[in-house]
Amino acid sequence: MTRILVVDDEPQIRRALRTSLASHGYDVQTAGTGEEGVVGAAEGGPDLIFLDLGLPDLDGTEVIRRVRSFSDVPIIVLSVRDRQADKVAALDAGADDYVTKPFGMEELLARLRAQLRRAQPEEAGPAVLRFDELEVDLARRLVTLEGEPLHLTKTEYALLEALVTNPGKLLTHQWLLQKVWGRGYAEESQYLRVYVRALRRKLGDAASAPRLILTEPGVGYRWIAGPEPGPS
Amino acid sequence: MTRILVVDDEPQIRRALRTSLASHGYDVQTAGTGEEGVVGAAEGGPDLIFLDLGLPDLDGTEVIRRVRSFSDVPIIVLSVRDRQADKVAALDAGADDYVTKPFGMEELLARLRAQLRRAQPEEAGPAVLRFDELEVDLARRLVTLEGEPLHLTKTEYALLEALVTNPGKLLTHQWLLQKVWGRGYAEESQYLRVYVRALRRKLGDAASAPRLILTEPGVGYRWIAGPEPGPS
DNA sequence: CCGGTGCGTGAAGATCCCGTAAAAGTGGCT
DNA sequence: AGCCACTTTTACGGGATCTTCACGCACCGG
Repeated sequence: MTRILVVDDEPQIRRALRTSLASHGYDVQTAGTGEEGVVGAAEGGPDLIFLDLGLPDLDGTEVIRRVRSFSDVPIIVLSVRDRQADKVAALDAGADDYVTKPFGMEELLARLRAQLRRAQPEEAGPAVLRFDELEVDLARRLVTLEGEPLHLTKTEYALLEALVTNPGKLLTHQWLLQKVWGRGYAEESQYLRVYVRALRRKLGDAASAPRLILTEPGVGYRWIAGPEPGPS
Repeated sequence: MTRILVVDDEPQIRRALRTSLASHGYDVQTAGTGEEGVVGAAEGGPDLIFLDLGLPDLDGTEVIRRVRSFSDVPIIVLSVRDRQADKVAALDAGADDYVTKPFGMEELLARLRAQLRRAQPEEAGPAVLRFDELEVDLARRLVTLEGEPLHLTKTEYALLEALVTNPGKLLTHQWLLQKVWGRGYAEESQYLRVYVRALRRKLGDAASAPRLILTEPGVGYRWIAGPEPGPS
C-alpha cells in the first residue's frame, strides 16, 4: 500500500489529512516536528511526504534539505505563506510542489496522484551509512565511531555529509566549498584545509596514510571507503 | 540547452514568457493552438511544456492526453480557472503542475526547475571507459590499472581525459596544449613530451611499442585502444 | 656523410599547495 | 559583561607538482 507521511504541528490538520487520505486507500503516518519528520522519512520509507512549513523546531527548507540528503521521495509543501520567496526557497531546496493553505482536498489528492505517477521508480538509499567502525545517520545527523557518539560542529557535519554521500567520487574544492559554505566561497580553499583537518582528527584518519579522506593535490578530496573496498 | 515549449493563444503571454525564459538561458519555442502544441511537442522534443488551458481549438485536458500518448515530458498548466474540478481534471489527465494566472515569474521559474530536476535522470551515460586492464571513470575522475587505483596529477589526468575522449583521432600538439593548459601555451610542446612520458610510464606504455598513446611525428598524438581499434 | 630537427628521457630548480597550529573574530548564553 | 563554542584568519614548514634545462637518439634531406 502507498505510504504517506504527514508532517504538521497542528493535530487538527494531521487528523483531517489522515482521515481523508486513509479513506482513499493510503497508509498514513504522521509526525509533529521537523526532527520526527526527518526520522520518519528515513525509517518509514514513505512514498510521499506532506510537509507543513511552519514547524516549531526546524525551518521548513531545512527539513527538505535533510530529507533530500538520503531520499528522493516526493515532497509536497503545505503552507499558509503565500509569498513567492517562500515558494522559491522551498522548491529550490528540493520540494516538488507547494500548496497554499487553505487548500481543497480534491486538488490535494490530484496533486498527490500527479507526484506519485512521476516518482514511480522508487529508490530509497539507506539513511545510515557504515564505514568500518564509523556510522553516519543522515536522518538524525548522528555520527558514531566505534559505537561512541562523535560530536561534530555544523560545518564539520556538512562537509562529512557531502563526502559520504558521494563515495569514490573526486569532489573539487569549488564543489565542496559551494556545497558546504554556499555560493561566493569558491576561493576560500583554506577553509577546506582547516575543516578536513578537523574531520580527520576526529575520525581518526591521517593525511599521510588516508583510510577515509584522500587528498587529490590541486583538485580536491575523495571519500575512499564503503561497500566496495577492493581487497588487497 | 534546455528546450521549453510554450502553448498559449495570447501573443502577449507568449512574448512575456519567451523573454523571461530566454533570459534565464532556456531555448523557447511557442505554439498558438492546441494542434500546433501537440505537433510541436512531438517534433521539437521539448524538455518541458507550459500549457494554457484556454485554447480556442482543443480542450486543455485533450491536449494533455494527446501529448501523453507519445511523451512523458513534464507539463505545467497555466490557467485562469481556479476551480478545483479544473485542476483535478488537468492533473489526472497527465499534467505535472497547475499554476493559476496571474502568476509570479519567480515562482514559475522555481516550479520549472523542480519539474526539470525530477525529469533529469534520463541521461546516464556510461561514464566509465575500458581499455584492456585500464579503466577511466570520467564521473568519479578515477583511473584504475589492473584493478588498482592509479594516482594521476591534475595535469596528467587532464591530458589522459583529452586522449581517451577522442579515441582514434589525431590530436595535434596545438589542440592538446590548448585543451590541457589553456590558451597561450600553443608553443610549449616540451610540456607535452614531459607529460606524455609521465602518462606512458604510469600506464605501462612504451613509446617504442605503443599500445595506448601513439606518436605522430611532427603533428601530435593519437589514442589507440578501445572498442574501435582502427586497422593498420 | 653530416648537420638539423623533433622526440624521449632524466633530473634539478622554482612554485604552488597542503597540513598543521594557533591567534583573532563572532555570536549565543548565563 | 564574561564565558564558551565555533568560525575565520594568519603564519609557516614540507612536500608534491610544475617548469625548465640538458642530453642522447632517430630520422631526413642535402
